[in-house]
Amino acid sequence: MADSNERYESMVRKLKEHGYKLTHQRLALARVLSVSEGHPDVETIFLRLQDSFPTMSLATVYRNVMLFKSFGEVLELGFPNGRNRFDGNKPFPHPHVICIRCQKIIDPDVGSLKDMTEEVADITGFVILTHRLDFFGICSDCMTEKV
Amino acid sequence: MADSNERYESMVRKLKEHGYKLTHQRLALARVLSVSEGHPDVETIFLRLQDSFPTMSLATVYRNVMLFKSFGEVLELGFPNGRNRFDGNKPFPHPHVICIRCQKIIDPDVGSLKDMTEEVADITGFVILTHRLDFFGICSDCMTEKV
DNA sequence: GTTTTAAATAATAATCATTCTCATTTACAT
DNA sequence: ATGTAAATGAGAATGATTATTATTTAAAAC
Ligand SMILES: [Mn+2]
Ligand SMILES: [Mn+2]
Ligand SMILES: [Zn+2]
Ligand SMILES: [Zn+2]
Repeated sequence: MADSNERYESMVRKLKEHGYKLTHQRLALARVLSVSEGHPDVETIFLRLQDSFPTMSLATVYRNVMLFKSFGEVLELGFPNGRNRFDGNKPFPHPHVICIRCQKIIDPDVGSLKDMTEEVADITGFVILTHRLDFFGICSDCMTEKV
Repeated sequence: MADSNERYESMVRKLKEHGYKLTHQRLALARVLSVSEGHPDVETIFLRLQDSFPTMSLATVYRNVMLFKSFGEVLELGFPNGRNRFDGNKPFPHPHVICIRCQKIIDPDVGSLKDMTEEVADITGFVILTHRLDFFGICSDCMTEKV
């Protein structure tokens, strides 16, 4: 994964560059996102911030995660059911492998989709801006689970 | 695209095989799904059924689209914002190209992901059951649009 | 350091696609 | 034709996300 200090500094830099205030809540969120490894959802992020900010609002987490996303500092993985998940380590499109039992999401080390993206653009006439590739299955932990 | 009569017959066969009643609503829905080409959402399907079934409930559309999905007769494309879309022609995982302006969704003719799926299974230890690949961009119609 | 003020936050209401509930209706086996 | 479990229609409930607004605060100006 990316160096978390680098990621943190990058997020703070973006706040400054765009003229946003460096609130305690934002800096703490940047820290949580930069060290996050398991693609947390807002609830998980919210709970991690509870220690340092017992009065923090869930809306503040939503607002600022989306703010960091608008800077390209976090990747949002939207899901139609269940909560959206966030990747603060690799804030660019990349494949994910999702366990349908325990909801674990990991980043596999596989080749990119550059070739297929170009092929799709050629065939369809679309200007392709981004993509999303998810593999759904059952992780080895869940496979060996009894019951 | 697939032959719509074949698709329709396949859907009706699945209803019979699984012992579900052949209600007028289900048969009409099977017809709409089998001829659908633009990945309609439930609202669109609902409106198309209004002509023949003015009293039909939206819940019935949801219920039975999910029933056909459980038979593997329709592919659901879930979206975290906006409505889910359905493909009754190719009810198996395949790539999609989505226009972020007009929400058009098309099926591009590209090679499969079989190789990458195997690679991911090897690397992660997951048992991969399905996948989802979306390319997001702007279609040529929207690109040439003024304003 | 104090003051000023636009931006940010906390709390909570609103949204909206989807699912659930239940009274009524219907497919279909007998 | 009748009986019965399944299906439908109508509308309430759900739940993640977004919007609203009064209060607080970061940081610029003095
Ligand atoms: Mn990731
Ligand atoms: Mn399709
Ligand atoms: Zn698992
Ligand atoms: Zn378009």
